Amino acid sequence: MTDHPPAILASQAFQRRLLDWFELHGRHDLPWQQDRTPYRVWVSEIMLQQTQVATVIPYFERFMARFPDVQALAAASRDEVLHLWTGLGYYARGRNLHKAARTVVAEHGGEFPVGSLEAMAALPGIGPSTAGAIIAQSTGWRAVILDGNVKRVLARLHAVEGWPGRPAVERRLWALAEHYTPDHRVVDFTQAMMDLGATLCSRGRPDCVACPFNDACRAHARGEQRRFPESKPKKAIPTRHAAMLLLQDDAGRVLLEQRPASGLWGGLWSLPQFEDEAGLLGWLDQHAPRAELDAAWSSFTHVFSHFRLEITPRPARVTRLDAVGESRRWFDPEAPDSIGLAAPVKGLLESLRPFTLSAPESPHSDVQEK
DNA sequence: AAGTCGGGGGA
DNA sequence: TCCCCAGACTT
Repeated sequence: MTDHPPAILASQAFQRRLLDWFELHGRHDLPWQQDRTPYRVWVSEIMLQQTQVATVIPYFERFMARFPDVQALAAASRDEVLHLWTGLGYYARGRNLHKAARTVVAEHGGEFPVGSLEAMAALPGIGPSTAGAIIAQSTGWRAVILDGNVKRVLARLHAVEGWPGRPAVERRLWALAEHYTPDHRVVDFTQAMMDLGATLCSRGRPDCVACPFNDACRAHARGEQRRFPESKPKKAIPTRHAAMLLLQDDAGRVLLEQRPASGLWGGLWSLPQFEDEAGLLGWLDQHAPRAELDAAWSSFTHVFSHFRLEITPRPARVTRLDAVGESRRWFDPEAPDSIGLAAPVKGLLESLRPFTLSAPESPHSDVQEK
């Protein structure tokens, strides 16, 4: 047969079972579930894109403490926004968040256009699923979401073949999500779908015994729940090399360069980076011919989703460097200021600090001396 | 339609 | 180690 039969469960029956499950087993105490303003929901949804809840929570709390409303965020500098984003990844999210805040203030009078899915999705960083999530969660109006959790639940329930990254598969999943989404209790419904996918219908070890849909789930009926949704066809990822110049002046400050606004680590500060040692030496020869080179540090690898970057830090010292230029600056590792740093660079700069500085404000030190 | 963006966590 | 995760954007 070429056609899927209609829904296994009537839409209303699905909703009733899901909401009953949610009352008992769903998550009701996440930080963004309190005071569900469009602003708070929006920030949480952006942070949660491709990022798990446990990772997001501390970032969300810090962000709200510093930027309690969209006006505060719009008034902030991009550097400060990216500083609070450092370590969370996908930095375009942080840039888009900042840009969208300014758009909301400048063009929407400081209020999110939650009455219009199209207007929400027109804001940078908000796609179709996030737009639906913000509307549903902050207003309770009917809106359809399709994130990774919902995709997994629906792909299993209906045994939808194919990788969800393929447009045909995604269209099918959108249609299913549209079919099951109710007119009422949409806040709970959307949260329940995500909770079901994140906990019970998890990727690795779905707990089908406890699932309210185990009598209707086609993947479970076949004993193939682990096979859905199909995973992305894999490709070997290449390794690239980078020489990073760790140039310190006699005060111990380190020369940083700002990355181009778009692309890898866009807008973040990093070390001057070269394809190889020759490039690094050539740059030094031109910009700081009197610098004293030290031996290269041992290389380490930073892994991205589509390539590995083998980084070789090359320390050098200089007493004075003129004409630092527009997109360069000196950075004091012992008095770090609020800028966005590329993750491996942040680690390198922290390793420059002596162990015995004054006690850090947050008690998170791994290895305490003594 | 395919490629790009990242760090963390689980298995 | 490998794979994936509350996707969106660019080409």
